Amino acid sequence: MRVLIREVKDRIGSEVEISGWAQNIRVLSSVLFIELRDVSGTVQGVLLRKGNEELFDELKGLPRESVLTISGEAVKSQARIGYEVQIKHLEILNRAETPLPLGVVDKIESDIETRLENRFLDLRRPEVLAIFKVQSTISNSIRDYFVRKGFIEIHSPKIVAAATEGGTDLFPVKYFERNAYLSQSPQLYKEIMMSAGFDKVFEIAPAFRAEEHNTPRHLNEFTSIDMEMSFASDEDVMDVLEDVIKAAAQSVSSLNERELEILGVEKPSLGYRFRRITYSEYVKMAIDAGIEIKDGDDLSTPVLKAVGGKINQFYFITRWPRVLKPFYVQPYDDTYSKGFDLQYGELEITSGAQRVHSPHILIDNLRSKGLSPESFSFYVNAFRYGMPPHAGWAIGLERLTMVLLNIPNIRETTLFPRDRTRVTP
RNA sequence: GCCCCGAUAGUGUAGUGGCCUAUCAUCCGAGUCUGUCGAGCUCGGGACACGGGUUCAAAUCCCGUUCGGGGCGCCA
Repeated sequence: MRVLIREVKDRIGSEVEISGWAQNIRVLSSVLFIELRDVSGTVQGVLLRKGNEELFDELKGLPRESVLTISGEAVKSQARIGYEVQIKHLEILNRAETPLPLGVVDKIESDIETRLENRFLDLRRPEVLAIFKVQSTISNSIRDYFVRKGFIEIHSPKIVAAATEGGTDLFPVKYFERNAYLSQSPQLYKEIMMSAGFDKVFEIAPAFRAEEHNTPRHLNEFTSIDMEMSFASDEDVMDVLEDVIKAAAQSVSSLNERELEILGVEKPSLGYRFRRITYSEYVKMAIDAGIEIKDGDDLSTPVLKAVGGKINQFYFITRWPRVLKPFYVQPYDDTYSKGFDLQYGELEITSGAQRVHSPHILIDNLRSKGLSPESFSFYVNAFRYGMPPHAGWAIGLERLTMVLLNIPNIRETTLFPRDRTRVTP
C-alpha cells in the first residue's frame, strides 16, 4: 500500500512503500542513495551493494526523473532529515529519457522561456508546485467566503455575440454561420442576474483579452473572480473585497506555512485597514511627487509606479472620472463616478463599481461612449423591467497570487500562460 | 500598435575581427571511491538561430528573416 513521502517519518521502524520520481542518484562504490520525490516531499532511499548486486546495478544506471516504487524499512539514519528508507524491493514504472530538456534539481536556473516550454518538468520543482498549492488555497478560500455569505455561484457563457464593454479587443470565434467572440468578462451577465433576482452571485472563470500587451502583469487568458450584489453601493462591495482579501491571506498563512517557507515569503499580514484614496487625491499626490498630470488624466504606469510604488499595501483608488470608466459605472456627480480600483503598490488587482441601474442613464452612457444600445438589447432589456441598484467587482486570481507571494512575473502564477506569443503548451 | 534589447552544447554562460579545430559550470557517458546528501576525483561527449553581405580573415561588423525578453499603451 503506497504512502506519501511526507508520511514516512511517522512510520520509522516499519515497512513502507513509496512512489515517485528519482530526482537524484548518488552512487558510491558499495552503497547508493536515491532521492525520491512525490507531491508531498522527498526522502532518500539507500541500497548496499553487498547482497543486492543485481538491484544495485539496475539502479546505478537509472536516469534521473524516472518513475519508480520502492519499498523497505523506514529507519533513523544520518541522512539530513534524520531518516531514510532501506530499499528491499523496487519497481521501475517508467524510465526517463536523457538528457532532460530542463533539469529539475540542477544548480542552474533556466530562462522562463525554457521553463514554460517544458512546463511539466518545471512544475515538478517544489517551489513551483508551492505557488499553485497557495493559489488553490486562495481560490478555495474565496469560494468558501462567498458561499458562507449566501452568494450563488454562477457560470456565465464564454462565447458571446458582442463586445461586453467596448474598448478591449476580443478574440473572434466562428460560431457555425455567425461570428462570435470569447468573453472578456462576465460583467453583463452577472448584472443580468441582479435583474433576475439572484441577489448575490459570484463566478470564478477564465476571461479573454486580445490585447497585444507584452508585460510581466498581463495575460490573454486569465482567471477572473467576479462578484455582484444587489441593493449595494460601491462602499459596500469595497468592504466585502477587503474582507475577501483578508480571508484569503489568512487561509494562506494558516494552511501554507510549508509552501511559504519553500518560497521564502513572509506570511501576508493584512492587519491594516485598506486606505481609500480618491482619484483626485491620488492625482494631487502625483503632482506633489513632481509628475506632470492633471485631474481627468488616466493614471499611467509611470504615475502608478511613482505614487503607488511607495505604498506597500493594498489600497483603493475611488471616485474615478466618469470618462475613464465604462458605461455601466454609476455616476457620483457630473464628473466623477462610483468606480474604484483595488491596488497593491503599483499593480491593479481589482476593478469594481456601483453600477448604473436606471435604463435611461445606461442608454445615455452607451451612446456617449459611442456604443449602440440596440446591439446591447439583451442586456439593456434586463434594466427595463425592474433592475435593483447593485455593485460588484472582479479580481485577477493570478495577480492576487503575485501580490501575496511577492512574485514579479504573472507567468509564474499561471500553469500554462497564454501571452502574446504563446498558445502551447 | 510603438520603442529598446537579445539569440553560442540538453541547461546556464565566456567571447568586442586573426590568440576559437570556442571558455566555464551543469548535464550525459565510462571509470574510481562502504554513507552520500550541491558527494568527491579521473577521462570522454556535446553548441556559434536561419539567409545574404563586408573582409585576406566573421561567433564577433552590416542587412533581412524567425524566435524570444523588456518598456509604453491598455487592463485583472
